[in-house]
This record gives sequence, C-alpha cells and structure tokens, in this order.
Amino acid sequence: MLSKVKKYLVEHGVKPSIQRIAVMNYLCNHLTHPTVDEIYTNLSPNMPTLSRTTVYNTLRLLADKGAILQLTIDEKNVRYDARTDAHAHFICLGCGCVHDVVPVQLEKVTIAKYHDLRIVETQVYYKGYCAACDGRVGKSKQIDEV
Amino acid sequence: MLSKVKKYLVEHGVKPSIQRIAVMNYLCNHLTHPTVDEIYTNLSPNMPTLSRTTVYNTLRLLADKGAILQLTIDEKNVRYDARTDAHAHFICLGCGCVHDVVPVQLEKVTIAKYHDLRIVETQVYYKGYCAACDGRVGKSKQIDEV
DNA sequence: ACGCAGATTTGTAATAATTACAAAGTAGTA
DNA sequence: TACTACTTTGTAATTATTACAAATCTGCGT
Repeated sequence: MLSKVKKYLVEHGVKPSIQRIAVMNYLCNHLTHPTVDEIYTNLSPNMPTLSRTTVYNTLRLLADKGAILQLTIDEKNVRYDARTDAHAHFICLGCGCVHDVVPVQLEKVTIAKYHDLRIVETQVYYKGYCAACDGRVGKSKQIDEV
Repeated sequence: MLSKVKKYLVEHGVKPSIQRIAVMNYLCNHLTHPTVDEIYTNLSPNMPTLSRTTVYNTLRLLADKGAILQLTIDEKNVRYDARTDAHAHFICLGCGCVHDVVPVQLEKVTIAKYHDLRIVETQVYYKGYCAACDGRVGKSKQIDEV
C-alpha cells in the first residue's frame, strides 16, 4: 500500500525517499491535521534515525509541491493536511482539536477574483468550541437556528 | 481624539490605561495588520517605559474582548487588525504584505452552521502574489477571467 | 562491483516569537 | 493616608523553526 503513496509523491514531483514516504503515509492515515512534532514523535519509534529537521524539510517540500496543505489556523503550531480538495477547517478554542468542515458554498469564496492579486490558495478557518468543550465550559449553546 | 479610543475600550470592557489606549490607537491609525514587534517598535520611542510584554498582554486582552482581530494568516507572526467587521485577508507570499479584501458573498461562508460546533469567529485567508511581486517573480499573470 | 556527483538526511547550534513570573508601580477607595 | 486590586515592567525560560555543515545515500557510468 505504500506504493500508492510513492506514486502520489512522484506525481507531485517529489523523489520518494523512505522518509518522505513515511511522512506522506502518516498524513494519509491521520487526517487529524497533525503538527510537526506529532508527526516526528509518532514516526520516530519505527524510524530511530529520523531527524526532526527532515520532517520539517519534507513537510515544506510537500506543501510547496502541492501534495499537502499547510494550515495556520492554530496560532501555536503549523498543521498539515493530506486532503487537498476544497474544504474548510474548524479549531476548538477549548481543546485545540481541528476538524474538517465543508462551508456552505465554498466555491463562492474560492472563485473570488481580485484586481492586482494573483491568488494561489484559499483558506477558510472557523474558531469556536466543539461539543465536548462547549458543554464543559458551560456556555449556552448557540441559539440562532437561522 | 484619543477619547474616542478610550470610549471604544470601555465599551469593550477594557480599562483604558495609557498603554492600552496607545496600542488601540496605533491599530486604528495603522490598518496594515501590524505584528507585535511593529507595534512595540513604533510606540516605544514615544513611550520609553513601554514593555514588549505589555504589548503582548494588551493585544491578547483586546482580542479576547473582541475589540480587535487576531490574524494567523502569517505563519511567522501573529498580526492584529482594528477592523472587526466582516472581511477577508490576503497575504503576499513574495513580500509578506497583508491586504483587506472583501470576498464574494462572505455571508455565505459566515452563516455556515454546523452540527456540534459553536462557531465564534470566521476567517477567510487568501494567499498569493501582489501586483509588484507577481511582476518581479516573472510568473505569468492569472488567465482565468472566469 | 567501484567510485563519483548530486541529492538527501542528520544533528547541533542559532534565531525568533512568545510566555511565565515576580517585583515595581498605579489607581481608586475607605 | 493606607490598603487592595489591578497593571506594567523586565528578565528568564520556553518553544517552534531555521541555518548549516558533516555524514549518508542513490543512481549512473565505467
């Protein structure tokens, strides 16, 4: 099954080294928008020689080649996503978890066209509280059922 | 004219100290989405005792109270915006400048409603190249006139 | 199989943004 | 004036990320 990942890398102009395959594979199997540290920490046991720097380098390369998305939704750490199709993200201000969400008519945003700006990428970020945290914090549920 | 700023702070539940007024005022007069460092560096000469920590504290407080927006569009630094009405942002991958843009039908995105998520804030970020950088990099202009 | 050239990985050291924290200062009030 | 609570300040610590050079690997021609 790694051959699929390998192929995916090649298709995006990335030479498929062991490390790159491992990182890409990890992202494919964990669509939880992991941070650099999460990725490194989880791969490390099975790849003792893996360097944190390599993970940084690889993620940057993959993002540059369009093989993955780089999310800056979290003020603390950059997060990465193997899903590259049009979708938005939600981050919980309570627990920090990040979820995929499909905003109503994302196309309407994506197609936006501007004067002198050449737009390469569009990100839609929602911030708030997930069900678990909303309950815990005790804040009243959103009322507007629109 | 600082009394306006003062009033604005009070309205947002922020006790208007000299430092807070200065930071808020700076943001109002510089809608260029400055970083913490920019703000500190520019206020410092006129307020020699101002501490960088105070700027950090103040910006966090103002953002928490909803008096300003915190932008995570720039992977490097958090940026701040005194404009709190619905609008999106563009960052140039060449020079790093950040512009306000009004995306087509932002309401369509903002109104989005989700299952178990209580959404508090919505951010739309565009990344690409501004006119100056696009020319300089020599990349071909976007073709799709839609 | 051998050795070379270029790319990749590694580890450490440096940089930069942000936070923790405790001391000093300030404002309002009894 | 004295007290209390809040704010500011400065330094030290923490954390994410980058720079960089040495080590390693890969593919290729011989």
